[in-house]
Amino acid sequence: MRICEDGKDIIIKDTKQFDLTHTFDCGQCFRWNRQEEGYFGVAMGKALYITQSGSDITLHNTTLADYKQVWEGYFDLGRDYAKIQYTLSGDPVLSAAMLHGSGIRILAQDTFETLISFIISANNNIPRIKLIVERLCQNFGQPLEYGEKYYMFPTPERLAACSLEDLSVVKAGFRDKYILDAARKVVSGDIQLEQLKAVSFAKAKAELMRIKGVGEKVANCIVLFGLGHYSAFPIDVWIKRIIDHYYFGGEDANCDIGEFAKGKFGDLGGFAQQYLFYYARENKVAK
DNA sequence: CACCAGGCCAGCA
DNA sequence: TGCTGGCATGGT
Repeated sequence: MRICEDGKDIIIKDTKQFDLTHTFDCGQCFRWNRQEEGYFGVAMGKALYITQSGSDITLHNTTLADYKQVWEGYFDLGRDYAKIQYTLSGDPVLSAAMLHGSGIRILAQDTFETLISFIISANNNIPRIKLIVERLCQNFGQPLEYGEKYYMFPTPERLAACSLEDLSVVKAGFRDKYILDAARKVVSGDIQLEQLKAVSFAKAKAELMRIKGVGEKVANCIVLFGLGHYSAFPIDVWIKRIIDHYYFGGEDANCDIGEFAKGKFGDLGGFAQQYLFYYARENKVAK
């Protein structure tokens, strides 16, 4: 892998295990959308159009400084995914899932955005989660000029200043009060998000679960996608289905699936979970 | 008209 | 501690 500057573009040549489609469509993020030949998104306060041609990835209209400061970390380019895949390939189910989702990278997303996005995800479907997140940004996020006008994800301060009535425009349903509780706990310092990167996986999860609307599953998503705790293994309906289907002959696993995953995947649980989730959804594993 | 969607909370044994 | 109904909204 090597970095080249080409006018206003940054080209990452000869990337390994990096596929934009699988990375953006595996369900971990909500603000990247297919546009023309590539994907357009707003993340970490910046807009980006990104394309892929074979193993070359082009970040359009950006700078080397932004690449180093933002995108290299965001796309997890310092990690050896070949090594992860090799370790997980001892499991035949994971082997199939990794073949299908080759090139998935776990994005290092903004913690607050991840917190609010996965609160919205509860008992919801992905297209509508994306709509609600966009409405949050358009109504309360700072505008960003990139050809047209786009919007950053709102700050904790801006959301904490909202009333339930203010928030009603995003149509988050019963989750609106949870969004406010989260924003207010962050602004007051009751929950210190940045510090949760340095504490243990269990401690970070326990802290997040003090927020209304953050239960076991949502907390696991936040620590995995927004805090870099890669041993987290979020269990949702799709993971439950695929574990039952492939490891328990289609019967109810009838055990703690979290413990089961911990024993099987160890501290690579988060990576395993993303491959399995994507595999289950794309193959529409039956209930 | 039901039922479902990356679940969670409150109330109850 | 473990279970269940209800929950806002929009799509099928």
